[in-house]
Amino acid sequence: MAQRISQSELDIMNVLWEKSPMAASDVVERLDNDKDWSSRTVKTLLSRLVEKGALSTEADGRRYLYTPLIAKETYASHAAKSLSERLFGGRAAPLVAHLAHGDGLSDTDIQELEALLARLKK
Amino acid sequence: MAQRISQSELDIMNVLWEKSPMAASDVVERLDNDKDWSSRTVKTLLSRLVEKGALSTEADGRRYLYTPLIAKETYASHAAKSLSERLFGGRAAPLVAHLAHGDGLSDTDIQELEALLARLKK
DNA sequence: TCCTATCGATTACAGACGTAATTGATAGGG
DNA sequence: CCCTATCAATTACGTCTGTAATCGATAGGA
Repeated sequence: MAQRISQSELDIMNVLWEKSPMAASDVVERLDNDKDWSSRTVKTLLSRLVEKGALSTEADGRRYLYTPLIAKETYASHAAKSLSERLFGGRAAPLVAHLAHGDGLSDTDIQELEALLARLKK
Repeated sequence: MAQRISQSELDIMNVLWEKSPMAASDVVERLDNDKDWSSRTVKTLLSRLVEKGALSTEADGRRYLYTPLIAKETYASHAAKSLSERLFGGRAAPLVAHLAHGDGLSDTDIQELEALLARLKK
């Protein structure tokens, strides 16, 4: 059941969360600007994610197309919750406070958060 | 400059963030309820944290007393920001939304957040 | 004074992670 | 029809992490 996804693996997941299914070569190309990885490295990370059950494969000729099996939302919820648990006993407010520190929150963010809170109160 | 702190190491930091300085044996004792670690393991983690520059030591007879060199606030800010960057391009609102999902936010949290936002708006 | 419990230091070791290279199969161009 | 570029599979290898055990020094009790 979806073992831990490492930092580098997460970069791969982000590409596929944006658009999927994708072939390995497309993922490589997509990352070319941001990451200085050889295509071998990307392939390795893809394989590991498949092993971990985070991606599914579908044959397309002699290559594979990759699709996330874990939704970004699911992953984000776990990650956010786990962080707030390990640091603040599960309370969210301190975490947000720390995001705010260091200009983590733009005016837009603040407005979005207010809207979110308003919705949650109902 | 404060390298990366691992999950287990963070458990140690949390103990010392709560109270410091502390001797290794006190940390062991403090963790005894939560963690099933041998005292060796705790000692190893303490040493690694010292190597990493996350803890300082002060001799006390033939043992050491450990004190965090990194404030919990600093660490939390980095961790929260890094998570939101890796997942949402640095925007905080989606992260909070995901905390909310799955009962991550209590009523108290919501109130605290509202207060926080009110302060930020000024 | 001697033994033992304990301290820090050193060493261990398997699995995860970052970052690939090598190998064997094969599709597509010439 | 053969060569080359490309694919997936396998292997590599150093570092980090989790989880300790061993070693040498020593303080404190018998």
